Amino acid sequence: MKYTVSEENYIKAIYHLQQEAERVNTMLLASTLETKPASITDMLKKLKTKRLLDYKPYYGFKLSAEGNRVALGIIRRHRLWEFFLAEKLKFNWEEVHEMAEDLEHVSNKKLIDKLDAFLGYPKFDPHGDPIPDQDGKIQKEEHVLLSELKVKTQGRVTKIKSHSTKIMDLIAHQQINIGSKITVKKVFEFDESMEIVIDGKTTKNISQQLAKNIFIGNAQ
Amino acid sequence: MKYTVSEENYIKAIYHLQQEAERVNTMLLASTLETKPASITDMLKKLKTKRLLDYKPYYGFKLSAEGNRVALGIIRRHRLWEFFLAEKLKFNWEEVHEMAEDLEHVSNKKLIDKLDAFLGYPKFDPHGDPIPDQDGKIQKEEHVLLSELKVKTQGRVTKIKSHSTKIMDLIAHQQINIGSKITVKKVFEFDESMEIVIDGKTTKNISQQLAKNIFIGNAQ
DNA sequence: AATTTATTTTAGGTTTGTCTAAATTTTATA
DNA sequence: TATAAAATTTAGACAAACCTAAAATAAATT
Repeated sequence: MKYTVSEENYIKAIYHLQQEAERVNTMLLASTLETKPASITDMLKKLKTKRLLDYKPYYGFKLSAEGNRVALGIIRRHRLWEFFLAEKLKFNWEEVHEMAEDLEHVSNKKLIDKLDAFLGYPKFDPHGDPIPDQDGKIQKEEHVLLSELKVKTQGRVTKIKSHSTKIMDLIAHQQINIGSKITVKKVFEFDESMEIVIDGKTTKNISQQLAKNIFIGNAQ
Repeated sequence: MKYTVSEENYIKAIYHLQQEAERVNTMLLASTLETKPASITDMLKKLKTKRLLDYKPYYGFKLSAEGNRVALGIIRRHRLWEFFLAEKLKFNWEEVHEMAEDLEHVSNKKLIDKLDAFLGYPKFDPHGDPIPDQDGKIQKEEHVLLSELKVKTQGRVTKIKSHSTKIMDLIAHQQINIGSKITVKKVFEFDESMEIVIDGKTTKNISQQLAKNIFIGNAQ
């Protein structure tokens, strides 16, 4: 089954919101997709008739099993392209997301599977998010927030919580990358800011707010 | 300026038709795009207001200088993706065209220029068609039909005239590829069929009809 | 040159995905 | 629990890109 760009964007948005909150509502979806609630209702009805969504008017909605499957396919495409852009075309990993938003809708299965092979079947994208395989299987991420690490412990950056430009800007400036090895040197009680060493070389001070957006974990 | 997928498909089709015949008409465009003449007229008016087309009702139309520039951008994207699919993802060069039809509409300039660099600034796509550079410049092709080669002369396959599946099927079977070195061993007067050697190894007999669809030239 | 035929355009309709404004239903609050 | 507020849906409209049928124009033929 093929879906329109718009349908795919709705499915993907619902999927992502469901990872945070079990029940997603019209208002929330409208604000993330930057459309009006009336437009959401229209699309919900359409997705329901296509059996991608369990939906009862006024009672809320969530993706059906099939909807989930479709969402994982879109996310697979998105993250494989992100990986390609960062790894092969040498884009900074802050700039790949937007381009992947377009590429993800090119959905020829053979193309995506060959791309996957070409990239060496990567398990995580440049942001540290897991890439679903051909069957939609995702390798579980196990990570803690940098803010929760104790002094003298260390680990690798696997993921950044938010991809907002404000955060990406600061993180790039601090030279923190996915894969960077981070050692916590000190935590200051006053503001919970920390002194860290990146890749055994550079020493930096970062705020608690920032540390709460950096995941340390098992990805690679 | 950004254009819709539909606008781009019209611009591209007009460009290609203009390479063959100086004046393109509504009927011809309708049949190549598999739409109705009335739909063509609608789009012609739209492209005219966007200054991509010189168009006088009933008098015909052709791409403006700007329309040509846009067309070359689309063709550049299409052929770079074709090259990527064949060269990096190892698709047979017969199957890349269709996928490139989707990818060509992803038009982020920085992405395309980085892709170009990644591929090593190729001048010709897997079909032997020239790839416009960033400024829309095309390297001129100089080639002759294999059917016109004399006995004992040789050259490299640079392009296949038609991309119909019937021809592609035969060409693939005969193991003739873009870049193959071909030496003409004999030409039989009876039916103008020829005996050729491919890459100094395999000897094959091919019909005149086939030889008239294979270009030998300067590409590479 | 008049008439037939072919081409092109116009007029008006459809679907997709959006919108605004109004109506309905649910949730929160006094 | 009655009422106010918030969320959701419905109704009706619009632009893009297509369609069919009819009208207008150009080209071909007798």
